[in-house]
Amino acid sequence: MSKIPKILVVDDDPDIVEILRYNLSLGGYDVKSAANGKEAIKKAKIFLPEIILLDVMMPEMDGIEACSLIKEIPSLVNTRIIFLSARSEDYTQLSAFDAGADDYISKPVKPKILLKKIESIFKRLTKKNEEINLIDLGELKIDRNSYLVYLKNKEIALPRKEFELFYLLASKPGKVFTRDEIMGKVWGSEVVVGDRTIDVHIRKLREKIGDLYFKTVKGIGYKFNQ
Amino acid sequence: MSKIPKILVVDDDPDIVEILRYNLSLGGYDVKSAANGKEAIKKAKIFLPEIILLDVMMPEMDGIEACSLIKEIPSLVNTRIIFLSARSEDYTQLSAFDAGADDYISKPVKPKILLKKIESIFKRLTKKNEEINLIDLGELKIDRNSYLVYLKNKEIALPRKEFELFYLLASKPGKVFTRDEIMGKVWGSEVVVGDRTIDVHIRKLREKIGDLYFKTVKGIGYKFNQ
DNA sequence: TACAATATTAAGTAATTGTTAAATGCTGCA
DNA sequence: TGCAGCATTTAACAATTACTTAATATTGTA
Repeated sequence: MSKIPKILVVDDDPDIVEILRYNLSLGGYDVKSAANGKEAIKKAKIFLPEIILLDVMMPEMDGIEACSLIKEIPSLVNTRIIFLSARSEDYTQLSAFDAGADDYISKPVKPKILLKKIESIFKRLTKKNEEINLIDLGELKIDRNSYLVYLKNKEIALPRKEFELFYLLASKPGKVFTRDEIMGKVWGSEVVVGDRTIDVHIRKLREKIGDLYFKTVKGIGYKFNQ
Repeated sequence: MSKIPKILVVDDDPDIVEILRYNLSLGGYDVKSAANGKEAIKKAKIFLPEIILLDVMMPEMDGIEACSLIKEIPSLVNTRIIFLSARSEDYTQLSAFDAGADDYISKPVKPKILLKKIESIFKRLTKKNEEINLIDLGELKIDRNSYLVYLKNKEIALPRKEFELFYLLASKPGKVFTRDEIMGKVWGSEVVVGDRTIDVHIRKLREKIGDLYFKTVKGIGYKFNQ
């Protein structure tokens, strides 16, 4: 994952939100916030964070319920949830983990501990994705296991060459791949095909995935943009 | 088991059903309910839950009788039944276990205890399935010991090669197995057979199990879809 | 502007998989 | 042992899908 990790902070206390936001921003994360469970779900669907910090006690919808609902959302299956709670009572922790929480931090939150935990979760996430051959770009997921692409919850099946090309480009968002590089990695160095073949495949991807993801760099090659 | 565990709650008291449903849903389970024994059996056949929570005292058909009947249904042999009862009298518990109950909880039900029990049952189930070489996908069960497949209550016998192929694909639903992988694991790496052999076996499986379970990924291989 | 690179289409070609029937292989039992 | 019956493989061909090309249009940039 070569993008800035996103974290959604959910707490009804604006002071706590600010403390967390400050520390996480310093840690290099892209932080957004919500004040209750309902708002959290709405924002999470759009923001697609890798991690959600969720307060247990909140008005409208508590953290446990929000967590359960979030775990149901397909585009957020890989999102980890960390609960925050003033009370470190057994009961709360139990329900939290049952609801699908991935970790638990007691208030008051110590920034150092928080950052350590988050860092370790990201490491685990990255490692897991590499193991299962998944490129996870939030609204776009490319799964080499099933040879499927998920775009905003929509499942898209791609033919082999298109998939390989897409996987290559998306493996390094922003990097320009030369035509030679693409030729070598997707077609193999022995194969000889005409000049327009790559263009046609790019075109198919643009049709299926979206025009603005694929940028032509004239004279050089192509790159994938998130 | 890579799916959401299913639980059927059976009680004639709507309040109790709701309490249980709420707690189990938070626990991440897929919950459905029935108000009496008859309804329970009907729904269980379709829903194919891993666990049934069964009230002992019910109108129409009591829990004990329902339990006995459920235990007779082939597609529900692996379903565990937990009895719920207001009375913790010896007599009731005895008949319950005679009827094939797997556990017993006295009312009022404490959510924490309930969830713990259910969790431990699921753990046991999963472990047992692994031990006895059973892939349990709900409406589809694949039993390596008897070389039998159970599809929606129907028993299907498969010849060795077809069975091995099916077992391999179903061991990782969604994953695409390349032809090489299939060849190596089902036929063995030394064996050399023609190109169309795998196709023919897939075709037989499609005939016997169902077309839509087997997806061709052209240029790569095949995958099993639930 | 001019020209080289890329985009776009549709159509042609190649590659892969599906289907069928028949041939072959295997196993248990009389 | 031989044979019946099922399992497995093969072979030939059909169908499908992926891939490439060719012809033409468009774009970006020196």
